[in-house]
Amino acid sequence: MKTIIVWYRNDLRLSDHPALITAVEAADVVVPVFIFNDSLLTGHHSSANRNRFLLECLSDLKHNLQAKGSDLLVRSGQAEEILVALANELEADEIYYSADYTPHAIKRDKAVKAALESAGLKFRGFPGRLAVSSLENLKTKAGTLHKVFTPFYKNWLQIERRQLAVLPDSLTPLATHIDVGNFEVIEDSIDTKLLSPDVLKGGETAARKRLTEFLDTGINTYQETNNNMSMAGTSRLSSYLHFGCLSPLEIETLLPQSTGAEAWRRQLAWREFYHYILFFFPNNAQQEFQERFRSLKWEKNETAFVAWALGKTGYPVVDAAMRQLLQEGWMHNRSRLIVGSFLTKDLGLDWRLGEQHFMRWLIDGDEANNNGNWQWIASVGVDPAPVFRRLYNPTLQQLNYDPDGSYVRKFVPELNDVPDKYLAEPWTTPAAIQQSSNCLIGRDYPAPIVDHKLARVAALDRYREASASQITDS
DNA sequence: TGAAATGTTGGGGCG
DNA sequence: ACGCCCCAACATTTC
Repeated sequence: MKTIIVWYRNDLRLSDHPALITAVEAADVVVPVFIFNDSLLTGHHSSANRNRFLLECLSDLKHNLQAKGSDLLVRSGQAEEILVALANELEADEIYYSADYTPHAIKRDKAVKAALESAGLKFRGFPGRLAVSSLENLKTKAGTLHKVFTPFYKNWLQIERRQLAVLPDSLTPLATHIDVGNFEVIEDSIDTKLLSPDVLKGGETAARKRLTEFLDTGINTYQETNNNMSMAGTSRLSSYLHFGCLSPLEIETLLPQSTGAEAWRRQLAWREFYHYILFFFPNNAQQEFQERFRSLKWEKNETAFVAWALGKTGYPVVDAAMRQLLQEGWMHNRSRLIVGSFLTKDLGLDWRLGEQHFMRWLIDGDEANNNGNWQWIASVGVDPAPVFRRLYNPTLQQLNYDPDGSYVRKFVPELNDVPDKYLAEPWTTPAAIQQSSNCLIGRDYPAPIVDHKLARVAALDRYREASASQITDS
């Protein structure tokens, strides 16, 4: 009688799950388990929206496992202790998991591996987090690591994919004496004050529903609509991908042949690129990839940071985006670029502040993607481009990507009656119109906390100075 | 009707 | 991975 434990983490699905399918093929009994560690629901990376999403994922996974005759065990505590104890209790000798490439996960899994092996247990990782099965094969022709996206992408497209993992209709039931644990207690204890009706529902079932919807209606026009912040032009699959409710490889196999689908596949490749980059350059988690920008002199301005975080900068599109994040635990991709540029260039604040804030509030907050994208918009990471090419004018961004103002008005309701003509720069509204539209600048809506024109010049100086000091130093 | 003010478009250049 | 500014040349509006 062979028993294998499948340790679930950020891979909360049944479909195309190599660790699970291999366990099912190799063992008589497979025991899926999820472990809450001490900080999962209370640490720096937790919010009400994110916690609820995770619990919905687990609840759905449990339900789907039960539908196949199995179940999901739930435990709380230190992973290595719980896995060793569980293996002893069940007489299991192997623990399978889906490999996770982020520094945090690698560190944790190393410690778990050491503990399990010293207890005589095997700890085996499987692909599934990314569409490609291994990051090791992705090198330039010269044999070096990729540091630029486009060549990486071309290479990535060519890399052979593994076969999809198909699960049988039914799984072996768990022994009846096992304590399955529960998370209803945890569910009852989460703070629900900040939840919005627009928050995505977690879980593989909801994920597949959203995927089908996107493939049926959005994918072929993706390249035309994905930048408009008020349109539902993006896939909104990021949170499902982060928690592993969907397999990126399976999605790839479902993509139609169209310009829109290729544009979306390219986005998927960015996700894999940033996992690749952080895997091979784990120091990026702390510091700028580009050495010459490690000496950047960021501003210290708590007031400005709070205004940014709460959506009170006086720039409507920035404020709408930041409020969307707090309400929905999600932000449109275009919005993320705009607020990232605003924080690092207009306010001159350290990109790590933005990285941490996003990590806390985004449901899809992912160490690799979040770090890679923040370094990208701060112009300090891989895939280099001059600073001025990632320095956005919030007014123009709003005019281009929220032309009718519906995104801004949805999240910044105090601007509701401000005429379109002034919506991108409400501080230019004539006094009489401020009166008639119930929006006095400085009373109902903030005056801009910085002058973009001046801030732009200061930002270019700040980066120039850092580059120049690097040359002098070396 | 003309001249000034205001609006639009396109290309170069930024590093 | 997906800008922006400036300026010149031309077009339109205003008084």
